[in-house]
Amino acid sequence: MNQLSCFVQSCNEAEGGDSAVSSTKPVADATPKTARGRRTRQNILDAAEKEFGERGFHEAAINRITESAGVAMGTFYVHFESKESIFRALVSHMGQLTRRWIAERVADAPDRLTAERLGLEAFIEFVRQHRDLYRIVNESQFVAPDAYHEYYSEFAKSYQRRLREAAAKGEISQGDDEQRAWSLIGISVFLGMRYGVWDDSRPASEVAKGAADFIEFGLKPEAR
Amino acid sequence: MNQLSCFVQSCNEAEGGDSAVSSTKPVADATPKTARGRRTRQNILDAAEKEFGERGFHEAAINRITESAGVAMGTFYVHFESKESIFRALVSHMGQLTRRWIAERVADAPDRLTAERLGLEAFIEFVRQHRDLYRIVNESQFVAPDAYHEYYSEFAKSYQRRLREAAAKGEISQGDDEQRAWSLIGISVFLGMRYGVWDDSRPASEVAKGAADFIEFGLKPEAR
DNA sequence: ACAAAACATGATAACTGGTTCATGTATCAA
DNA sequence: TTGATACATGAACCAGTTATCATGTTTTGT
Repeated sequence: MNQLSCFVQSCNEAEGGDSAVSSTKPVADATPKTARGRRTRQNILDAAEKEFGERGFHEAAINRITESAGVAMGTFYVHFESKESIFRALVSHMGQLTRRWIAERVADAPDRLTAERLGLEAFIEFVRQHRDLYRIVNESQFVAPDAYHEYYSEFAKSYQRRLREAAAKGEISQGDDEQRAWSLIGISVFLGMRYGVWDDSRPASEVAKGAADFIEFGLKPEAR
Repeated sequence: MNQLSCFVQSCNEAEGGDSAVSSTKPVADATPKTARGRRTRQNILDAAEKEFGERGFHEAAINRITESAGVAMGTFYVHFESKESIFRALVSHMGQLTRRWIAERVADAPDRLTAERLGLEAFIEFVRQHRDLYRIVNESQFVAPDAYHEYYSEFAKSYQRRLREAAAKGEISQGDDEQRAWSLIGISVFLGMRYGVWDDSRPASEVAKGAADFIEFGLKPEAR
């Protein structure tokens, strides 16, 4: 049920900025050294995902997380510096998970336009499978604005690059790729919300098909 | 500086659903009966807008709101039922303010495609002028999900209608107007965030122009 | 086997901030 | 003027939190 396996390697960058300060104090937020530690850390992470996803950052309670993880309060702070810190770890992990999932599903698309459709379909499916995590990312806008900013900037950057390449190959028109990247992200996010989170009755492929048509031809009449 | 004049008439719908229960207790959240009351209420509202906008819902403090409004803590609860209640009032007001602003700027567009461009330009300008209020709407997703849902559903509904009319007139192509409406909203919101909130160095008209091109022609090469 | 390091505990300190309420004061209708 | 209603006050209440720390237990390397 929980998709947070293979988390361990991805959590150090959270506090990465000023980590040159290697204090002699216990370094929370770092990968544990023993198997027991890793197990515990993972349990806390899983519990946190559930708690944050269900209640949101502010309503979420550390004591509920630790209880649900089957450890004592203090243990939380052995592994994480603070409530915000574990939240950031979750957000950062989400970015990777999402990108990886979409990348896989898009890998063998013959061209950019097909990739757009498959990518959107994959995204909607992903959202449906991870409503909680989707919420976490959205809420990071207020809890950890820089994490949120980075999350989408990362997306936009690679998006932009692929658009540029596709334009060079003539697969798509020329245009302002930065703007187009953000537009496409906006489309995904809102369709993901509308047809992924709020109402999952329409097949993802159908939504993706309709959107792909809009993305390809725009609103111009008689364009095809 | 503050755009919350003409607020009074719009705040009753917040608790409107089950208001048949006309208790004998002081009805907070209703329009005050005397001039003094209206003045005070407005002061609180203005202060709340600033406070919520700057700090976000959870960091915002009632005592700072009342202090900034020049009234005592208790006075807040004479006029509003709770912290969440005033927040909802603000969100609902934002919807009207935004729609009105855009509607004005789009009123005399000759066709739908032009309206799209002008509307986006107006929206970006609006966001730049009202960063605080924009933030309030976004955060409502977590504080008052139903208010958020209604906010965008309202937008989508009227958007959809206009697309349908435009398609009937042949100004734009046929398509799934619900999906297209949500896509267009997504574009606006993300461009608004990227070029309105995060970076306002590019002229709104330029952003709108680029986006309008994408909206009109899509990514298809050689379409024009 | 033994010390050192890593990990775990959980009661509680220390605090925050929304909401209440008993008690006023202003306003208005008659 | 007077009674009733509307509005205002702000100290105190209170529930709920995060984070700490002194003390244990497990694991690891030698």
